[in-house]
Amino acid sequence: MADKPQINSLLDVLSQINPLAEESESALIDLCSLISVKKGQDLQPVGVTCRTIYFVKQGLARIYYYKAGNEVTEYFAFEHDIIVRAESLFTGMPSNKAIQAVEDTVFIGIPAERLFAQYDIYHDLERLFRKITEMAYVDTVNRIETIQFHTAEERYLQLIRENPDLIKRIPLKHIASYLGITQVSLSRIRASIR
Amino acid sequence: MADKPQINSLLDVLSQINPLAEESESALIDLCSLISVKKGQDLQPVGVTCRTIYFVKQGLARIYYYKAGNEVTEYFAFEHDIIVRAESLFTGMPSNKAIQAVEDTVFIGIPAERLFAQYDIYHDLERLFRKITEMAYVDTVNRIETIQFHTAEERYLQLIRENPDLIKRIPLKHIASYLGITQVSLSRIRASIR
DNA sequence: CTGATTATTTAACATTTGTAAAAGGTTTGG
DNA sequence: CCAAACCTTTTACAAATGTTAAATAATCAG
Repeated sequence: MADKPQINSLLDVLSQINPLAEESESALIDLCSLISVKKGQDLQPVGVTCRTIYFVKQGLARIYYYKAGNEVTEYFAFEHDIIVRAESLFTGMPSNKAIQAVEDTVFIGIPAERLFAQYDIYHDLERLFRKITEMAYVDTVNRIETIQFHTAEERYLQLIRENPDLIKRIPLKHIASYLGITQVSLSRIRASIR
Repeated sequence: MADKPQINSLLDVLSQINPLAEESESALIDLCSLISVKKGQDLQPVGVTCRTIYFVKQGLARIYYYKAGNEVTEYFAFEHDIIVRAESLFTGMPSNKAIQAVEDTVFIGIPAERLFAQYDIYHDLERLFRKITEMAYVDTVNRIETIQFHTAEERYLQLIRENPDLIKRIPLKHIASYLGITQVSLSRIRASIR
């Protein structure tokens, strides 16, 4: 069994979700590799099919895409979050979205095809990633409710309440597009609640 | 094996997603039951934990909830769609959302706990529902993109393009809240594109 | 068939958000 | 440390959407 102490943070998080048999964990460890990306660099560019499941070991990343020439941020991943372009990974279609390191970031990458192949052998791996997908799905359903039926101000207040350090680590222009508003609009909101 | 020809439409749809061994299919069939709901009636009320996976055999249903006293429609399910309150089913928390028959509707119900228990025995059942969850997740991710970064008019045009008969079968007030706008606003959009 | 109920549209006005441009701030690399 | 690049705020105006109320239109139950 490969000794990779650098991925302990990943194993800790995963074992909380669904415990793995030793052989399954070992098979998973064999698939993992570390990738370091400098602040502002893309881990994965637009136009490529997503074939890797990433985990943020350290740092901060986002998924973004271009809408009429403007960057739109779809998702932020903090330490110990999983980051994946689901609409590409689960369909095999090229993604129009990119993954970028917002700070200097270290990712743990798991090649999806090789992982999926293990599902036939290690049932608990399939179960683990099934549960991860379910959790991500729930988050996304809840996000729709937030986006659609709260005002921009409510969404901003909720964001800084649930994730206070986000505002210190992420440029406001990214937060604005994540909230579905312009940067000007976000500035106005910030001014009005001061 | 129970003979339940009434659920063939479900089995057809599922076998397209992931084929099942005979015993697995048989175990699934044993779990299924038919539920008929009259137009306008709730299949599942607000406040109850979602413990059943439903399939629309015939008719049309929606998920809705109340926001400041107003009904908000979150999802429509047509014939052969699966309908589930994921944020409740996958967390065990009571749902603040209800499932309602928009027309007289016949559902096929699968009790979730009993299904999940079969996953340990029939691996392919877990795989099937893993894939279903992945597909639903992808749909939801794409829906966020639609909601957040298209105008209400673009969303309406997309909706009637992708689902032309929706407009004939669903009251506009439900479509309006599904699009995240007021009924007045939808009326304006409809007037402007005429 | 008909009155009652429900659904949809229209109007007038208020509020929110967007756009474009400019002015301050802050960060960063040399 | 400084200049360039980038980020954030502000301003003025435009466009989109919300709110309330009333007028039509369509549907439903008896």
